Amino acid sequence: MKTPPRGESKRGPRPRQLVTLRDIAREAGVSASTVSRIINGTVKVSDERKASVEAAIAKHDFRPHAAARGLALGRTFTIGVLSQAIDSPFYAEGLRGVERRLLAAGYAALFMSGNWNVADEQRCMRKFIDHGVDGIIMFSGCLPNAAIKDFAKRCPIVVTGRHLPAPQTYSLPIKDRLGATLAMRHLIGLGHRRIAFIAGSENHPDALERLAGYREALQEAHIAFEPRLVAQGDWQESGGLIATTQLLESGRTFTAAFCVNDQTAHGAYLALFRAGLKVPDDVSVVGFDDLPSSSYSLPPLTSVRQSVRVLGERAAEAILALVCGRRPRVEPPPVELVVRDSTRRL
Amino acid sequence: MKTPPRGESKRGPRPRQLVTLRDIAREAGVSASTVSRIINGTVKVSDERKASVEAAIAKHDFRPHAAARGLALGRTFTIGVLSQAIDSPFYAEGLRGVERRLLAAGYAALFMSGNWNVADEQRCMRKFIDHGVDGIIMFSGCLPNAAIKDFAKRCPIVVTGRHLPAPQTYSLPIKDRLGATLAMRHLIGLGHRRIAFIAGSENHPDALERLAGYREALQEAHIAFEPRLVAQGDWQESGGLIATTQLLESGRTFTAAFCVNDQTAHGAYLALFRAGLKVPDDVSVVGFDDLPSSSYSLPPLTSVRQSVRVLGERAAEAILALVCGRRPRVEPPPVELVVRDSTRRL
DNA sequence: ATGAGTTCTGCAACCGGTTTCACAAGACTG
DNA sequence: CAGTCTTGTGAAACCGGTTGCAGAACTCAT
Repeated sequence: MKTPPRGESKRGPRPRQLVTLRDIAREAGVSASTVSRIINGTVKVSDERKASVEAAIAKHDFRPHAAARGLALGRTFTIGVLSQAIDSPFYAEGLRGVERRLLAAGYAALFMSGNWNVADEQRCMRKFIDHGVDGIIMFSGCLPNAAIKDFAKRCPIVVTGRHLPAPQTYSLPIKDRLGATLAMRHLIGLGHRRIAFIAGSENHPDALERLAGYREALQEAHIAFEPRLVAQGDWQESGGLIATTQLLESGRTFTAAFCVNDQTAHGAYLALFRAGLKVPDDVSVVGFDDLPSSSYSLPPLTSVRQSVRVLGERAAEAILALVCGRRPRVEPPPVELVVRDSTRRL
Repeated sequence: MKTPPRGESKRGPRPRQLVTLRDIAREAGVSASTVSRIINGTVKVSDERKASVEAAIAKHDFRPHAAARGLALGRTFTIGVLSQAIDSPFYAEGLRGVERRLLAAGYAALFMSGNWNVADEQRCMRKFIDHGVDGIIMFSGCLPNAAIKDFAKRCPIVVTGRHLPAPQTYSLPIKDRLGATLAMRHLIGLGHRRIAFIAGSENHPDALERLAGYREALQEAHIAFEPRLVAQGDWQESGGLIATTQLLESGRTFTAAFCVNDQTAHGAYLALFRAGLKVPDDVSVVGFDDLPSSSYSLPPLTSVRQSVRVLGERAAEAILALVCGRRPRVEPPPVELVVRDSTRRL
């Protein structure tokens, strides 16, 4: 008598599911457990009941309540995906790959952008945890490894663009250095010796690795490294434009430019265009990432390709494996040079 | 005696939350209700208890279980966002806008791609419902209005690019026709009379509206509409390339081309480039959408701008209003022409 | 016909927060 | 100083699926 029998008290303003599993059970004249078993196919149920339950489900277009199921199952079938900016063509392609694989496996993706800064990334990661994702995919961010390991205690994490051995974690490194040497060997093979490098943002690991590849290839060909042929960009078109413009205005001469990524190359294109220089007649240009738009730039851009889409697909496969307690067995996609019309023999 | 007292039976392999609200309650020497009230700030709690509870929360870095809370609250703080392709530069910008506003309001976004086909869109919508989203934002898809109204019975929907008055629904139309006439008046004002139109995919409502605007502007200037100056594209670079190439090869002459969107214009650029024609010296080109990359094309592209990013932000505001039971009060962003270097006086 | 071995099925106990309600204790009235 | 009005708090009933366990029903040998 301490509490009145439930049902008497007035309902709060809380939204409720129209039709519940128990409603279906009542209508079909079976127990709730049976309905659940039919929906999930966990154990065999007599054809007769199955039919009547399925009829009731169809009649009301019943869909199990996601949160309730998530609570009971302990999983939400949701994966958090952290990129730096959802509207960056580079990450967008990766997200696309992730989306495809996850969807096929019945998972949905929660996308958030880290905006190239630690605080935002941290915030996104907490949000993911708070939303109860089953796993997280990180596209190479700037979060320190220690922080990642810490998050990995709460849910499995796949990270691209770095090597991070830790429990509940899997990494898919990007072959920056190899890609950069491919690009450089191509230019050097065409007879270029004064090759500018339009760099990415300072201290960014991928940017540094690509610079290292640039230097490695120079050394390999016995060409002296000239620091003044390296200009600082920011991975974006604007950075490539400014860096290349400054390089040109400073009077430095070069016959080719290797850009840290395609967006930078597009900026460089505009700088050269404004200076009245033609690609590839006056300057050869090579990019990195092979964005879809690069085959439509004028002229179509020669670029290093390590398919980000495939990288995304592999990352998705890896996280699905981790979520299911299996050890992932996937490799980062291969690196190759796609030669188009922006490079020519000197 | 029918069932053994709980706790005896062995635990299943089901994953469990490390620390629950009741653990915190026990540790702080209060009841679960009190902890919940402190976390949500729903009612005042004595400072003393508050402190000890907060200490316990901090000690274990406790985070409430999302599914449990979602079940009790009846909301998941998740919004489904349907676009056609997450890696399309057009939609990506919209998604970015959505993401910003939602994040600020404590919501997360579930993104899915409809791939320009009804079946996939339908599938995505069902997935959203199954995941228990609190609302859905649709970027102009091909789902029939009736289907949308049907989904709107289950959760509020904001749709861009169409006009759809229905309960639990809000629409943000895109001013296709107005934008198209702006572009055309600009070209006509520069003295162009033979203006090609590189269209979008057949039957697409936005494509048709833009075509209508093209015709309207011609009529306004007393220029006869010539069907053979209209070529069918597909909203993508490839379609623009093919359509423009065919137009050129068929010997049709034109001094300007209005493209249904910027991606199509980029394809047209390449076709003109290959044909040895220069923009804008030989042909003036105008696009639609003003993608970020269009200011870096060669030459920078004149385009109609109705900020998709802002459209996304407004859509997010609208869905938040609907979710909270308020009537949205937002307008689609304004349309304007951004003149760059791809058009010139005849 | 009887006992053992299979299926199926339902009850009730979870999953982990939120919230109603009752009640105790303290703050005000008159 | 009794009587009403706050306040703060905990017990227990939700939210809506899932699942371990026990027992019913139905097989098949013996």
